[in-house]
Amino acid sequence: MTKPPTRIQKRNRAAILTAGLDGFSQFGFRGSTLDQIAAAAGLSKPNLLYYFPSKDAIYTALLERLLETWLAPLQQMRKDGDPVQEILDYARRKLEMSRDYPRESRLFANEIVQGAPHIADNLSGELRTLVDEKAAIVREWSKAGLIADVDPYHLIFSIWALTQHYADFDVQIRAVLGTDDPFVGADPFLDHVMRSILRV
Amino acid sequence: MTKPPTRIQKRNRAAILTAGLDGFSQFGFRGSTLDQIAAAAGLSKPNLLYYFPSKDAIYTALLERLLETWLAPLQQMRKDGDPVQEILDYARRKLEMSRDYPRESRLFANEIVQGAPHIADNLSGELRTLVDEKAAIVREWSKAGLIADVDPYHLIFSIWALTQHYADFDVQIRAVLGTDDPFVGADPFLDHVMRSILRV
DNA sequence: TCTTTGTTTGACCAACTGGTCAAAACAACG
DNA sequence: CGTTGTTTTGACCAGTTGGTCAAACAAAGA
Repeated sequence: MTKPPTRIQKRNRAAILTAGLDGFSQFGFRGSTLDQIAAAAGLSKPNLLYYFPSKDAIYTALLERLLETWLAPLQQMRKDGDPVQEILDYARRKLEMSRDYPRESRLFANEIVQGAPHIADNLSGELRTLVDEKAAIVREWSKAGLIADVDPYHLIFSIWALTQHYADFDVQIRAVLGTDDPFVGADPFLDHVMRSILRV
Repeated sequence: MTKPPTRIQKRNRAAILTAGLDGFSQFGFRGSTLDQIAAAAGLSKPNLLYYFPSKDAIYTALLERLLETWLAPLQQMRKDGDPVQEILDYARRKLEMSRDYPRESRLFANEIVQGAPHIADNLSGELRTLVDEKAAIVREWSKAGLIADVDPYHLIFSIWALTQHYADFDVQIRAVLGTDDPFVGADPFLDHVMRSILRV
């Protein structure tokens, strides 16, 4: 019996989520304030709280939306494809997410570094199930001699690490590289890394 | 003309830094409170402020102490050693730091993810100089055909990513792996990765 | 037009924040 | 013991925080 959202509701909810993503991804949950988020969304604080009941609700809504898109790249990995190509494609999709959604990556990083208080269940539930499933596929590929004999879990971790690093540690990387776009070099390097470690 | 610190000063300063490291590494700068740090250090808040003039001073002291130990593993890389072994050793030292100093790693991660407001100068100064220097060495090794032709900067980034990930994303990794110690598998995997990508 | 529903706001609040201060308690040493 | 310098604390403060509320304001349909 929930009514469909009005035009104004859609616009304001979206503005709040965008402003919240900006804030939370940069300053973390405790480091962001409702005043700041409201201002960035072009609303007064009470007005913001008319659309979301609390600061926590904004944060939770963002995390939920994030988790969907976050697992998608791994879900797309198919056991009946070419092993090396499947893993390479997964790594490339993850790198693209770091390039195109750095705020989401940092939001996730913030949440995990702080002990994942809001999504602990998801990590040991949905995420773990998915990783177990894909790790089994990778293990089969190894056994069949189609790729090198690598630990499938650490292989997946390494893809997370190598790709998310470019979004999460962006300032550090740009400080070292200067003005160059890090992703220009990251893409072929990642390709080389994945091909090398998978080569039988 | 600075007097040597008393026994009590040493003890309390150390306790404050430890408590601050615990807090800041988990909740970030804004997410930690003086009350909480003081309690963890076994002091009252005014007492804590007798040893450090402000919250910022504690945080800055921690970051300075951290940066020293943080750059050390890379500084130890020698151009007259065996190339593969030098890079392998560097990666192993970094992995050990993730295992033995996870709080320091998370403190650093927090600072960088939030845009490195306190250490931006250091990144584009001392760090960049050091990385430039070591990258030049790696490039020489590549040119001499001693290791594969890889981008030296992204090689160093990949070592940062692959090792720090185990400390920074600890909860996620443990959620996926269960009770197993992640470092048992991480060590040989990292060895395999580095050897593979460097092989000519 | 009036009425109903959805939207926005100013004023407000209690809890918490980083930080101050004077005075008290303590330790060290002659 | 007394004196001197160090350490600790309770009381306090101004600013900020997340959140409330009643009332004002707009939209839209009848």
